[in-house]
Amino acid sequence: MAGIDEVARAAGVSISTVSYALSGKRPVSAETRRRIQAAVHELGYSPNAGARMLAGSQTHIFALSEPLRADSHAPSHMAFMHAMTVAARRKEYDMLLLTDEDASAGMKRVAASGLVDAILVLDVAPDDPRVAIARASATPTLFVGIPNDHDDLVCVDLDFERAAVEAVDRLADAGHREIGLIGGSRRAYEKSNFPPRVRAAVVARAAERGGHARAVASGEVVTDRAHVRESVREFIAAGVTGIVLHAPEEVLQVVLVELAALGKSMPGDVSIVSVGSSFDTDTQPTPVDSIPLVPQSSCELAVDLAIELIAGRPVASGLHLIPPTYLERGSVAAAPSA
Amino acid sequence: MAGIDEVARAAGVSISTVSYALSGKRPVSAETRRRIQAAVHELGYSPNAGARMLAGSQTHIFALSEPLRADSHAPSHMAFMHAMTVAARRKEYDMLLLTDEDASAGMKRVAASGLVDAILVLDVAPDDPRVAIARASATPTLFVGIPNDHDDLVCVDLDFERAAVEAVDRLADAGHREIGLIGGSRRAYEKSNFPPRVRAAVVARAAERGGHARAVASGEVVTDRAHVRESVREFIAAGVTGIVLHAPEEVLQVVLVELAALGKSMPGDVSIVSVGSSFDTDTQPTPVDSIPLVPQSSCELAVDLAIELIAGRPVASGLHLIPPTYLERGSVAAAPSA
DNA sequence: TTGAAAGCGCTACCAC
DNA sequence: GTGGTAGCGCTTTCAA
Repeated sequence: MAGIDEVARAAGVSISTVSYALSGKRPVSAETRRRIQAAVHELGYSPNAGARMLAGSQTHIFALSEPLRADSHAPSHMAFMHAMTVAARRKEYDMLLLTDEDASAGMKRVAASGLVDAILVLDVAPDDPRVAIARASATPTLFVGIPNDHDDLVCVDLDFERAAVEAVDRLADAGHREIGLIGGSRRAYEKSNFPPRVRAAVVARAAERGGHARAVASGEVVTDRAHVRESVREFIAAGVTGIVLHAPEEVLQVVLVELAALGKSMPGDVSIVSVGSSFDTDTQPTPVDSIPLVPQSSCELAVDLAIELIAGRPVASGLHLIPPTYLERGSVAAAPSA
Repeated sequence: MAGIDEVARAAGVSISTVSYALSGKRPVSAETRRRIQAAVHELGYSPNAGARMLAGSQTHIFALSEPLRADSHAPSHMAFMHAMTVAARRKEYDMLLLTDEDASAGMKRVAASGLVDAILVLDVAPDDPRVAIARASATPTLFVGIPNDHDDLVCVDLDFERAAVEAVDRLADAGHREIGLIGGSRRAYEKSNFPPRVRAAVVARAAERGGHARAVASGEVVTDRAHVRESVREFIAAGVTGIVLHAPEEVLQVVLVELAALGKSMPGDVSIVSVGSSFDTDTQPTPVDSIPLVPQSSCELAVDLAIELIAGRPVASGLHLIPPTYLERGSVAAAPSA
């Protein structure tokens, strides 16, 4: 709890020199800096957060808005929160958690009190009420996910449409013509903008590649196993040989089990590609080709953009899409010549 | 971004009166308070966080230390983080997330910079390194969970031993003599102090009640289904009619499935009580009697104690155990007369 | 390359 | 019941 004045005295310099030596905002002679750093270390000095905020008008804190819905997928959320917090710490930022039932109230509060330098918004819905708050607020706000009306917002996300195209292309390249898409729960289709876009992209690309795609959601809830199993049976009956999966890990397991039950091998009879999976398709019991949704990528980009905004540097508003990466895991093979 | 001076001017009073009206630390006439509140509302005033910290030496921020281990149970963690953040907000506190790889570094940092008023420690291990930091720090620190050496710390947790005794008593009261305990993963037994204590309590109480208990962990990992199923078969073979479960939801499902596979009904043939479950045993497909671990209870108590410590009021160090609550759901019946 | 000093926007003491 | 004002510990001009 030593103050900057004590450091200055110990180093035999003025307070301002200590401040500049630490912030690097003014050149300081090597010798002076050395003495100051020694004093800082000696006294265990750490600048007072409140004073820094007040004088510098920078808090070095981000707010993380994460409205925990009941039907949220906890592991994915944890992964994003963690990745975001780690990305922030790398840039010397701390993370304040905003989980108000009313997320908007929290955002207003931290913005109005100058508690945070920027707000990072996770789990964005198409008609997210936080969009309005962001527009009305002077505090830089960054969306990880894409609301419907986003032209003047800064949004980060995986380029799901390119990912969908890439997935279809891989299957088509291997000779698959009849393609099936298993999406997330029906609620996921309402909660986010991307499931419908992935579906549209898969269908369109399959047609472009001279094939045909049929798409289904994975049921009312993520764990609607019966619905998933039925979809798989219908796919097989219809001659589908390539499956694109855009759903959580649990659904993949059900698909694999049902294929096995039908006596179908992977990738001998059926090829599978997982798109936008936030789980590790590598450590799965059965590895599957995937175009993963990597929390670190989105979060690091979001943090970088937030820092640009805070510094007053120009940032293009609109979508900042992360190019998909295809991971081969051996679940795609040539279509059976049937 | 209006300041306190603008509020004072708008209300026609001095800034000190505004400050006192808002903090309540000095009586203010009803009429004056009314005018001030109107002005606050009008201007959308929210006191500047940095200024408040600096002048008042209270930050109104808690730190939440949550080292996300790879094997952590995401839903439970989310539940605790959420409950803690909600409990804090109820007391006008914000929550800062500490997820540094080195948890101790984060705690030191926020304590040294005066960023937070108190630190709340979750997911406490028996030999938790954060204990040493807490001892060396002047910042009030509260543990949710019990480290080995805790005499001079303030710790909050469910009274697992009483819960274990209560569970056995319920089974014994219903005539069950042979009792089986299915614990969490083997790692859980190393990571926390309570699994072994629950085990000891169950075994001891079963003996006191003239019965006998056998205990097993649920395998290397939480999802070791094969191990759980085998344990259930062994229990049945050994004449167990009452099962105490101290494990996550997934394990309960496996137990129920295996009992059904063995042709055993619940509660006709086998009675079950879940202890320390953080999931909702009520909305399960099959409801089960339980003595739940309610995150809200622990978190609200932790926040209340933290506020006492911040205010400089005396708080007993050592354990603050939450009395268990038994929820009847019809999974316990009279032991078969066999 | 360095120092002196003016605030940042509050809280809380002292006075009335 | 209310007002004036001295700091809180920094950052950042302005001067040297």
